[in-house]
Amino acid sequence: MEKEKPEDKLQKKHIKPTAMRELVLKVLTEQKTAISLPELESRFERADKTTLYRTLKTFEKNKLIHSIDDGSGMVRYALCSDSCVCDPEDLHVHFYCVKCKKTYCLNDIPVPTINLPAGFALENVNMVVKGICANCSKF
Amino acid sequence: MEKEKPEDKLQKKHIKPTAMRELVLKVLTEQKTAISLPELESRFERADKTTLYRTLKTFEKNKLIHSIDDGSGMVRYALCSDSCVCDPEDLHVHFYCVKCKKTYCLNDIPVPTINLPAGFALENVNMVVKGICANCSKF
DNA sequence: GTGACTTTGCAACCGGGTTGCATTTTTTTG
DNA sequence: CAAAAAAATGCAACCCGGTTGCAAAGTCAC
Repeated sequence: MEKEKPEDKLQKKHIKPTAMRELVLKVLTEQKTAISLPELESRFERADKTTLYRTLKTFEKNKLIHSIDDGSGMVRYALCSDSCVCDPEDLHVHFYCVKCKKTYCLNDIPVPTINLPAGFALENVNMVVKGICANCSKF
Repeated sequence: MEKEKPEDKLQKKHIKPTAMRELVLKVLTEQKTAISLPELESRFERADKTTLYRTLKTFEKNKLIHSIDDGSGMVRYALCSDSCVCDPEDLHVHFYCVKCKKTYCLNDIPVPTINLPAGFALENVNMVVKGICANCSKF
């Protein structure tokens, strides 16, 4: 698998590659778990909350990242996998560790199909498992 | 099925039946969908947010109601069914209507079992389906 | 370079949630 | 029943994530 340049990754999603955006993408790429806006903010010495906020929104709109509501009170964001189309059929389960408070994308675990009552139309599913992650259960 | 008096319902869960608590319980009982703190507040002419807040907390701690994070940005609460023990095995799916913004407890639909990766310990699952409810899809 | 458009930064606001504390109400106890 | 202790309530204020308005800086096309 050859390394893709950050600019290309942005271009591919029709996002103009500014300096800030490349920096944010870098953080997101290095990140193993989903990140919230305040967390992202703390990763920079000096960066404006609004800019980061709008950057995330732009990324999300262009399907570069997806948002996760893990029930922690903050929305978190994670890079979409290459195949991710952010459609209901494509959804994966998320895991929130109550100890380290990190949110993992369980990309390999699809959200099970649900048979809704008559008249209910499905649009999206949010499935978050809470517990202790592999890292934290070592101790 | 014989009607249970509200005081009894509170007593049974070891909650002291005050006037406020009975009123809140009444609203929750009449409510077909899960309710948020601001919504609950608007159901009373004059009631203090803090009191309602603490009432809900008390109810939740004593397993009279359960909380739902439906991704709307507000935590919602709904009465537990009689058999509800608020345990992982007992969890049901919730449905959030993006049109009327109501949250339904799909008590009949259990949350599917998830096989977590090695080392991950399950504690709780939050599964919210978003879409259009039966009522809204009529129009 | 000039003008149109986009991005960024600052300040301020919004709203749900939460806490501290004084007051009222209920319960305990003598 | 009265006094003391405990619990519940009401008010004010705060916290914090999210969001918007607006002006300044940067980018692009011509």
